[in-house]
Amino acid sequence: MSALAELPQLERRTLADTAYEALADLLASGRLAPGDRLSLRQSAAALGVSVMPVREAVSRLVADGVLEVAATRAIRVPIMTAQDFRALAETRMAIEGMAAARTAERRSEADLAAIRRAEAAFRAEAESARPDSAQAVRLNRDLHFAIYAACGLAPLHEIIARLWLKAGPVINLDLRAHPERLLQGFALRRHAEALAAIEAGDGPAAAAALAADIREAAEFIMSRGGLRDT
Amino acid sequence: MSALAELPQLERRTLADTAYEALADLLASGRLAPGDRLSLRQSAAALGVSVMPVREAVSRLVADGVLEVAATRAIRVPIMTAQDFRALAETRMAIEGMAAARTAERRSEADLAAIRRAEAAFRAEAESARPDSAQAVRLNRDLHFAIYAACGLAPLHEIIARLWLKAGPVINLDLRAHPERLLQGFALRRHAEALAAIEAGDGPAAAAALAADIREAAEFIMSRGGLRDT
DNA sequence: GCTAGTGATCTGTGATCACAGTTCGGGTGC
DNA sequence: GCACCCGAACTGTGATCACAGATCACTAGC
Repeated sequence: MSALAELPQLERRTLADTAYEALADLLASGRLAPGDRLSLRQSAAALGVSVMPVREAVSRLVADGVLEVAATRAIRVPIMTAQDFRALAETRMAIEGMAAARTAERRSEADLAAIRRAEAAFRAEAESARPDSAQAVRLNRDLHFAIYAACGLAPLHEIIARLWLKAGPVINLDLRAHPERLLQGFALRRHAEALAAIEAGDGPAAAAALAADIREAAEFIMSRGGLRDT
Repeated sequence: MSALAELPQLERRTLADTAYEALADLLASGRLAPGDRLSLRQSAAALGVSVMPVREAVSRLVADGVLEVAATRAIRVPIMTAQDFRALAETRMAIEGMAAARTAERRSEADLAAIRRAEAAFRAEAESARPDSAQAVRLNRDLHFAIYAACGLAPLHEIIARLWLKAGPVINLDLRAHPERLLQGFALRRHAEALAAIEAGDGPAAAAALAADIREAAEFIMSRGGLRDT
């Protein structure tokens, strides 16, 4: 009988869960841009299910503020104002910086190894002859979350995941349109600083590196002027 | 025609929104305790609607981690382990402390007046001859959120609201069972410290006061031993 | 007396239908 | 030629039905 105890709990995945992930991926990767509309029936048809699971997925995304239902009942990706985006960036700097500081102060050797691998993977892609921007976005995300996962606070990790979902459409839409920012590699410097701080166990330095990384990316996007003012 | 522009956008409230608020209130006030099960059909009947709106509300609460669907497909309030609760309290100390520090550093006079009023209201209730614990819980919440609302970052405010929803069942269930903690009034001291720090514009002191308030409440509950270990 | 099984009743999940309100294109009136 | 209007096709929201699986009280079997 003890052999049965070793069977893994097989995960129960509802169609709504799958639909949520599909839509979240569309948003996080910037393929759904701010202002784009989303139809329940069309999405359901594309996913090959009825509207019910899509409806549930969308209602979660609306609760997260990643989608919104307009006054006309149309579902769309919210159009962030410059002020909204700035507040989101400041919140991310504070929270993600805090998570990085905690990681620096209590990371295990295994954590450190995972972070080193992620940093190397991103660097390799960014410095390659022909970097794939979609792949670079993924690797950048992997590196950031390798750091956050090691902070030791699961609720904090979840909060950051939600913040990324919210910022995703704006950031990655911009990146798809202007991939040259990656090539200039000024994320690379901040990543190296963060890694060094985490290796040294220097919390404040790790927080500063992450905050700088986020601030610079946000300033770059805002200087582009693609965000409305009011 | 310009007079029409001053009409307030009347909010579109779906039944699902109403159901969400009703359930959230049940959870935040501790009337739904960890481990309690929730039936969609029974809830729908109690609210006088079909299962659809309840379903949507529950799916949002599940996404927030405030409810969970067990492996047997039963919906229930998650049973937090002592470790879970400690991690949640630590996250709250960090994030709510940060919000309080921002408030101290940039609060307007109007913010300060609102916080003073909320502090006085809570104090009056806690020091009254026969304090009403439900009312005290509400006033405590009002005071905390008066502080967080003045931090200037809307996303941070939303994050804290979600954290309170998650902690609500544990904290308020305990408070309903043992209201004497309120009477000892050691929240009062922390509140006074926070108010003084915000008046003085001292960010670190405000963060410390809030963190101490949260830590002491959490330690009190954990010392009670009502939480499972693993 | 206690266990194993069995059927009625509950559960959440998904599909389908109904409805009010919105959008949009194609005409008709001027 | 242009503004208006009307209707078809769409939108999200809510109710209802269908279904597989879980629960639980109860009984048959040893």
